[in-house]
Amino acid sequence: MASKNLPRPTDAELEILNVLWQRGPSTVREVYEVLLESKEIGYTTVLKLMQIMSEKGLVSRDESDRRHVYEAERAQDETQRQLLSDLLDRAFNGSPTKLVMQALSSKKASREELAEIRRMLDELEKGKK
Amino acid sequence: MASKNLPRPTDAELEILNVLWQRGPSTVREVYEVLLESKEIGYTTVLKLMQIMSEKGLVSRDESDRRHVYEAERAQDETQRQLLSDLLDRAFNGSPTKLVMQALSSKKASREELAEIRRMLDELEKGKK
DNA sequence: TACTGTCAACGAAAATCTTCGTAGTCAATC
DNA sequence: GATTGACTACGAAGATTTTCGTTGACAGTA
Repeated sequence: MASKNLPRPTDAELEILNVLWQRGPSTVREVYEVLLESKEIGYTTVLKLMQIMSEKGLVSRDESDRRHVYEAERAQDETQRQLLSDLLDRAFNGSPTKLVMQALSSKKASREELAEIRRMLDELEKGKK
Repeated sequence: MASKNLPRPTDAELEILNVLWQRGPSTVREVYEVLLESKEIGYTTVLKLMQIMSEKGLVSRDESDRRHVYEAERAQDETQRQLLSDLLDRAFNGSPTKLVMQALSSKKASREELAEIRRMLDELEKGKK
């Protein structure tokens, strides 16, 4: 079975994961190219980070080709939930309601988005019946 | 006016802020006592952290008494929004809806809590009219 | 075969975060 | 005024995170 207890990715690691989730399995150079568009960073910096992430288990590595291909080990959804759960404990006393309320109040969601959230609420309440 | 760009508190700093928000202005020893209940930590460690937080502007310090009294500089609500906004950018591509949906799906809120969120949605939609 | 470009590995430096030991200050008490 | 206890300041060590320079391996090409 897959080992579960992956560490919380750091800021720099999360930037790399974002690229991997967007592109799918990628080489270091490909990730590097994408990151270059939004920030200044060295190739070896990205390489080192991805090697560390591989050691941590955050990504898996296919070494069959000389250009190693990296892939996120945990899906974006799972990681998002991990980060939220973590933030919940650290800053919201474990109250998901408070978190959701703050998220809703601070950021403006469009009417359609609000409707979508409302549908989700309906689903949840149905599940509680 | 109050300076605004406070840094994102680290994990250890957030633990201290949680105590300050709960207790109100407190001395190092008071914070230390509370933290001791849930984890092993040295007095000087807490002191040093609070000194650093004071330098960063995360807390203010009243030195009139020999026992310096520390107070959170930013309210809990504001900090929560800061952390959420940060997480939003780093892990949710800036989509608050996705964040809220994940928060709702992963953690079970009670029926009353769901109702509360629904009321908040009503408010928001009213505002959009 | 020698040259050139691309790649991963390694090590190390810099920055930040977390921890605490030691020293010095001050106030109350003996 | 000497001792004791509570407090802050200082400095430093260890851990983690972020950065990148250098090296060596390899593959294609002149």
